[in-house]
Amino acid sequence: MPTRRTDVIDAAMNLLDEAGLDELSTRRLAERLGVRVGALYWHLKDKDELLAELADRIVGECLAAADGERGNGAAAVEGGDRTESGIERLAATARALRRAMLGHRDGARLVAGHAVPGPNSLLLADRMIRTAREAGVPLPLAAYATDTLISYVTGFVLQEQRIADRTAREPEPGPAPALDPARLAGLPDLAEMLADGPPDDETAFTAGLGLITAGLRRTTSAGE
Amino acid sequence: MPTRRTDVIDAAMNLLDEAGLDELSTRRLAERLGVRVGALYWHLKDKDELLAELADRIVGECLAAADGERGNGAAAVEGGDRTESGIERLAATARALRRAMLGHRDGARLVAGHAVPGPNSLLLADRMIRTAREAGVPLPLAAYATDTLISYVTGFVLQEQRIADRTAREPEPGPAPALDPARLAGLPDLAEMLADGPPDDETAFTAGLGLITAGLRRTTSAGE
DNA sequence: ACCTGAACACCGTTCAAGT
DNA sequence: ACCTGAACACCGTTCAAGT
Repeated sequence: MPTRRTDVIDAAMNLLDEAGLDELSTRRLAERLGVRVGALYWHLKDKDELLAELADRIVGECLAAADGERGNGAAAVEGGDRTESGIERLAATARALRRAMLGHRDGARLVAGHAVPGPNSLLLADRMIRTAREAGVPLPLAAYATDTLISYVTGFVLQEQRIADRTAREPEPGPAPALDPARLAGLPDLAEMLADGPPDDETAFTAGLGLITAGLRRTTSAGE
Repeated sequence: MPTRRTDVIDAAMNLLDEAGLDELSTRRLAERLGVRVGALYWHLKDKDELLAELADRIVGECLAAADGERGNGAAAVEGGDRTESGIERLAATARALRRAMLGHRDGARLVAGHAVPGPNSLLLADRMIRTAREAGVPLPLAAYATDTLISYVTGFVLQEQRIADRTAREPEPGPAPALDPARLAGLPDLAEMLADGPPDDETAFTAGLGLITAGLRRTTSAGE
């Protein structure tokens, strides 16, 4: 039976996860589909369109995750401090975006790397702005905060995946390249920080997210 | 006279600014140096090493800019609220990093895109951690805040340069692709935000930076 | 509608050999 | 020390022609 567009994208996603973005070539993809390279161009305008589709799927997984959470009745759905739980919902979306990106090799590079935002990216932005407003953040700021969170998450995961996802080619399972101690000469503060190993990604991400949400609370409820 | 390593890197930086990262090929670079492709490999291990060098130069420009500012005697050097001006110095460094990235085509993509941090990246991190500590932020948080700021700036400029730098090939000087209004159907909050044109990058960046620094102040001086 | 065959214009990298 | 010539193993994309 013939290949459909979604088959091509599915196969591309698998290839991405197995081999990484740098190894995702049209020829390898065609081979995996049992087809010649040229055939791909019947389904796709060009490679960029394919990558944009993959990127938007990843963002879509973040939206789906958020919808899933809505099912589990959280403790305080009604009443209580609406502001607190509202900003917490915004933070939860940011965490979901990170999880979605981490769920695919080079996920952040893929999402960050394409010009036109896909439908899911627009949906995510719209939702986050709405969530912020519901939490009591007025309009221009609600959008800026959304932008800030997305930039932060993207930048963070980009860094997070840089080492792990790109070099995971060779079979040497060495724990981590760490950082040559010799390079820390003359960098006392950085050295002190890295003294007991590199900080945990989870902790660092949570800390940054905490800073942004704290700033948002402070900026919003000026009187308090 | 023979080509030196720095000549190669200089030429690569020029080519980057004129043509963008996607057009920066070893063959084009060799042509520009009046040399055959293979000759480059006497000066460089591979293309990745070249890109890492470019990235670290860009970060270096940010450090130089900060040093320059130190010359201009700021209002309150001594005494006064050390905490306030201290965190402001951290924000100034973040702004300088953005300026340095914006100073080169695809600057953010280049800086974000390479695994091992160069010497200037390490220097920047060390300085920012120290600045935060001098502003009264205790150690683990000082490092997390630095990380947060760098992730934010990178993510932000990546987005900022996505449209402008990559498509600036065709001579159609159309103002901006904007966003197809039809795509905003069902996205009321996003539509409302974009009602009077896309928000200014400068304002958006400042707002995000303000959120992070406000959060840092709030988290640091817990008692106040 | 979906694919092949074959070509085009590119890549990054290596390496013997030249000077 | 620095470079040429030539090759190798790849790319993304196009397009007539087939079924």
